Amino acid sequence: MPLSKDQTIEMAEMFRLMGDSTRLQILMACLEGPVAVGDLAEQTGASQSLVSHHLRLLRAARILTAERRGKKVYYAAADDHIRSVVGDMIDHVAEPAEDGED
Amino acid sequence: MPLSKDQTIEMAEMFRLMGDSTRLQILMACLEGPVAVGDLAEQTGASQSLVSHHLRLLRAARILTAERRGKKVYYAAADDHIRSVVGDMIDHVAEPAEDGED
DNA sequence: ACAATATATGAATATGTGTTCATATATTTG
DNA sequence: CAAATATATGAACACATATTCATATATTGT
Repeated sequence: MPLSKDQTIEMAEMFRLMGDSTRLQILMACLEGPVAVGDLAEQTGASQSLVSHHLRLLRAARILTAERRGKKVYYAAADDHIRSVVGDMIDHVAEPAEDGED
Repeated sequence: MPLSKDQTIEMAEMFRLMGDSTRLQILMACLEGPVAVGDLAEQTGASQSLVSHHLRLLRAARILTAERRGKKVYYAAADDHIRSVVGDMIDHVAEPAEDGED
């Protein structure tokens, strides 16, 4: 087995966190650069409270990093692996359906 | 917005499906080549019924493809995007913790 | 047709979780 | 300090879902 049990669980937890559309919208909004919480709420259409709850989870899992500047807190993608994961999935979803399925 | 709302939801659903450790184990076992259901149950330690339930979801989401050969049914990763997504996440998890976090 | 093996399915349940609402904390400005 | 803005947190709930158990379906061999 190339991966430990704990690592597999850790992976699953990260995927699970990306597996909510609100959270994924937040994550994708943070891919290109730091975004403030209020802007995330506006962009996603979710309440400030909900966004904050989700941000806490994403931050705890080290998917996002937080940085305070004055009153605002800016969140950004933690690293390039996260960006790659999301990027590959975008490619997958954007790809037209293939023949011979089912 | 580079991605439609529906596509974002579709992405989230795929991530959610990868976000269960049993399902992720199943998926990872299928990355390198077709594996029969019984072997997946044995490898993951999950019951045959549970594996079958999960396979149905993974197959419905086109994350895995199924092929019957005699009595056995073999499941394999749908395409290279799936493999890349998982691979990037493996890299992320395998990477040592970075400084300056929290 | 029958037995044996392999996989799929349906119901039931216990647990997890996304969301809302109210409220608390932090930061800047008057 | 007080007011205003920005973010975080806790409780409560409605809903989703992972798992188990029993059973059904499919395939091959006798």
